[in-house]
Amino acid sequence: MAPRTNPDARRGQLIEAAKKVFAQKGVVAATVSDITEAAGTAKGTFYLYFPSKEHLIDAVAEQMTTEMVDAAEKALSVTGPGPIERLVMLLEAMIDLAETPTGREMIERYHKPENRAIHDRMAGQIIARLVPIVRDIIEQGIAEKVFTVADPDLAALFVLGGLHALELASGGPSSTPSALTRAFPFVLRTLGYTGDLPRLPTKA
Amino acid sequence: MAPRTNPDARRGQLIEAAKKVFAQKGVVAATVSDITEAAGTAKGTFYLYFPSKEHLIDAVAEQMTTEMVDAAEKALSVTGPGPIERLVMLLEAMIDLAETPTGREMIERYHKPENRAIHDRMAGQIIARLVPIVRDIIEQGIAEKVFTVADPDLAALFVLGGLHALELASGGPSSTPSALTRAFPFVLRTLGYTGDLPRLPTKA
Amino acid sequence: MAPRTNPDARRGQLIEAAKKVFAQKGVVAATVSDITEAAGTAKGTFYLYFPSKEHLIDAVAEQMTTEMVDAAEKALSVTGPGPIERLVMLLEAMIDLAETPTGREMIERYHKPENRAIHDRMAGQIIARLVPIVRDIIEQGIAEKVFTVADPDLAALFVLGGLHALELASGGPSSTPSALTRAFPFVLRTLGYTGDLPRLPTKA
Amino acid sequence: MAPRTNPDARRGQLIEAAKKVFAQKGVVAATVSDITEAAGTAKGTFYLYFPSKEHLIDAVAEQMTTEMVDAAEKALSVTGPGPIERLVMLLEAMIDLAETPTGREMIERYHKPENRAIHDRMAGQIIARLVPIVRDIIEQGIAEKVFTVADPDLAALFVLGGLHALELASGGPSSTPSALTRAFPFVLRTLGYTGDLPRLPTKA
DNA sequence: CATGAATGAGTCTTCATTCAT
DNA sequence: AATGAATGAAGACTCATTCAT
Repeated sequence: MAPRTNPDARRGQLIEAAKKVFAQKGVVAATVSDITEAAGTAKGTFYLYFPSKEHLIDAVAEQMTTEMVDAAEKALSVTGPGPIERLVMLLEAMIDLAETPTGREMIERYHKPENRAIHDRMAGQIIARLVPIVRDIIEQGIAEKVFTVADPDLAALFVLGGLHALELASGGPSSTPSALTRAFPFVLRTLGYTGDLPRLPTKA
Repeated sequence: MAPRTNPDARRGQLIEAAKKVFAQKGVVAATVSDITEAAGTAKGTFYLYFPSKEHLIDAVAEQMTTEMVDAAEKALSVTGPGPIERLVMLLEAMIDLAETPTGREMIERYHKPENRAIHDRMAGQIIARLVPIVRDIIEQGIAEKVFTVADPDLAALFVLGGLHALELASGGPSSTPSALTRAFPFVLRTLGYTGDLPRLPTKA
Repeated sequence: MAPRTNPDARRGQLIEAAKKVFAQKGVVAATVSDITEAAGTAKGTFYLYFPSKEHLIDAVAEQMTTEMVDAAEKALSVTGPGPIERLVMLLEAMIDLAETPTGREMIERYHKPENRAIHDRMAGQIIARLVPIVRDIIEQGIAEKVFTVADPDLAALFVLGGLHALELASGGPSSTPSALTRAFPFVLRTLGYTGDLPRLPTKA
Repeated sequence: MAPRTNPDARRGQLIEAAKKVFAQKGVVAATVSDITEAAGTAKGTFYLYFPSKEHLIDAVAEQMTTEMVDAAEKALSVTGPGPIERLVMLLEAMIDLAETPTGREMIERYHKPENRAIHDRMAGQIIARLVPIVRDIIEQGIAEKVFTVADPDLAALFVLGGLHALELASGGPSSTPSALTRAFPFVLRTLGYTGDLPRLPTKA
């Protein structure tokens, strides 16, 4: 029997293993055996932590969104850059997630009609956590006189909602990055920005 | 028995059906039954035209590369645009392919070590067909005095080889578009271009 | 590959094998492997004829009810015995089914709340086929002056409905035979019989 | 840790829980988890009291036979009824057991060839405990001049052995009650009874 | 004594592939 | 050529059993 790892750690262990295997073989082709093997546990153990492979996939998705939001938060907490640069950083963080192999499969998965509910729930969580960040950026922009916005909170919600809608409308992950990129001018205009367009994240 | 379609058409029929099903369910999740059903043939018929599902996947990949090259050729045959624009168009055509859902799965698939052989063969075919096109562009550039190249054919091969290497080095489809985009300045420099960088295809 | 048995026969082959295995190991303990092995087919073949083990169980149940009704019909078609005797024969046929090992497990199975729908459907079929038989018996009884009934058809339905209700109320297969037996006097009284109670089917 | 129930009571607690679960889900479908949950203990605790699920089943069987014999003893100890009535009561007690859902599954179980040994052992125990009871009845019958038997003890053994044989010969639990019922006249004849047949336990 | 996390053999089910028709 | 019934390897999931705490 295994050394009875910290009861809490096991779950993360399996998720981590899953992310590796997913990236390697794809979400569909990855077997539960592959994952438990990579995690160093028995197959049965898997079902102590997840009721099904489907749930594991959801957990990975959730973990990835959390990671993304965390990364975004961390990047943005750096003082120094102006609001435009921070917005670009935010966009880049979002795109980064969408460009991970697993990330793309996830998006594709959640774009299928039968998973709409989950998609919306995930998006909801992301937006909820991003709103304060965006509001913060907007407030900085107002202070620096580059943005003109009456209600920063409302504007943040509006902007994120708009991006979400764009993402939803896009036919799948392939167009997600470009949709986000193309939406950037709209975002700036929404915030009352009148200067030149910044260098877009050409990386994606 | 089926209406005995043109013996040659059957194959294409199956490939076409496969592309649809692949786009919808993913390459792994698509079953041979799905495909034959979509093609309107019996399951057994499939194996008259393809020795295995794996071979079908290869055929689809090949067909897609052909399509891409054809599209590129057609786009580039239009007279009018200058050599830089035509190069951008070429890059865009390549990226377009990489951004198709199936296209990405294909690339991902062929990036796995065990499929290296096929990948190289495919890339070889693409390069072989692209060389004349690129040489043509280079020659146009030379005529218009924007490029300075001694051996256009060699330059074409070198440039495509460089792009291929970059694509190979990238860890998967997610980074493929960006790799291509980032390589563009190198391409121009290789051809002796000294002007400003053109607007990159921000779409991807 | 197998000699491609008559496409229709395969299903019956599997049902027959299932009945044997069910009787031997019980419905739950019987594995699909057991059944296909007994039927002499591959495991996969099973799923060409039944979408799931659950459906096979239903099919066996249906086949058994049909068998029972057929047996009852045949037995009752014999001329000679009076109506009371024929009623007893009918009861015996019903009890016979309930007393088969598989029969009892089936009843038990369909007595569980989640299978109520199937139970009712099965019972409905049985009743539908039994009504004409019972009506026939009743009409004979009327002719022989042992029964006094205005509407034989209605009486048949009523009697069978009553038996069904009793069976339903019983907590499971164990009490089914006894419930049927105890209900017999009620049946006779319903039909206006005033003579002595006949020898009950002591067999069960 | 549990409130540390009386160390001895735990076993009975588990057996009792098992009987409930067995009656509800069947012996095969019942899981050890179901049982420990119903008993309010941890899964591991189960194996402190039983080496395997198989042994638990045996224990339940044994407990049930004991219950039956106890019930029979108690019923028969009541003074008043004549020997015939008491014999009927005995038969009824035996049938009652056989008609319990779990009872039938148990019988079915022990009728399978591989469990013959256990079956014989159980039957032996039952017979051993029943012999004195039956002898008692026989002696009462002799005193009341309804039976004519030289060696009551031998007759009791013979009679129970005969019933056992009949039960064994029957193909499973379904025919057990009827076998017992049909054997009753033999029993009476064995004991030298010449009167009318008593009302049989029509209940089963 | 008691616990419940861990294990892996075994079950149902799917699907790529074969082959008699 | 075309068909689709038959096959069996492989995958998701269950559960009796073990053992570190």
